[in-house]
Amino acid sequence: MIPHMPPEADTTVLAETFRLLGDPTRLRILFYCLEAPRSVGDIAESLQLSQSLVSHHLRLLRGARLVRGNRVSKQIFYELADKHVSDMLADMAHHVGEDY
Amino acid sequence: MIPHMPPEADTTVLAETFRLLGDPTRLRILFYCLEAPRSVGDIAESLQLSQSLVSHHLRLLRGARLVRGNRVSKQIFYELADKHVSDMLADMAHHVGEDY
DNA sequence: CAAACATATAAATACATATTCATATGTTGC
DNA sequence: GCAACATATGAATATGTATTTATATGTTTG
Repeated sequence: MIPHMPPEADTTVLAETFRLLGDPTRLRILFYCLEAPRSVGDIAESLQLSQSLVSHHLRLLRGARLVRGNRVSKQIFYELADKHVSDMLADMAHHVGEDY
Repeated sequence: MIPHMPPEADTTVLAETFRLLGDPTRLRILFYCLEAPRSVGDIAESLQLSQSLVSHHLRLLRGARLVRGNRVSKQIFYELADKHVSDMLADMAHHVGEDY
């Protein structure tokens, strides 16, 4: 089965997603939230990042529907938006380090 | 089975790959070469890009071992470097447009 | 409602990078 | 070796964006 090239509009959307995954800081945030929902403060402290920086990145990730946040009293816990996203990240994590 | 967070060095490598996939022009080039090996001139003409721009992008993709080129006389035909890369792109192409 | 806490936003800056234009390198046929 | 073709590279520019600093918004508790 020969794969078809997606139309230009779709490649643009896809590239936008890849672009967001293409920043080391954001990727670390995503992997950290992959294991469990994490509050902004937890992310910042655990990954040694400023609260502001984490919030900025989360906004971008939210905008692309890669993560979603649930408020629990004062804190907001972020997790990957859906199984589609988390599966993809998990796959990537598996592939890292494999020979090719 | 709970996925583990890859160490920071690995996320850096992975982010670098995602970053390269995160440019619309590069992504179009990759999808075009996914169907068949393509010469630089073919890519430039088909995707309406300058020869120089295509060459620049191919250099980056080569550097990350996402594509490889085979010279056939004057032309150089580029294809995805391995099944791992092409599978990932094909998967992504499938997922584009799906609900989530 | 005020104070304390958690998160978000705005502006500024520094840095990265996509694209263009010009030129160089490499390959083939005469 | 020279001309024609195909690809690669270098420098310059313009645009994008990650990070910081400072401040604002929202939430709970007394």
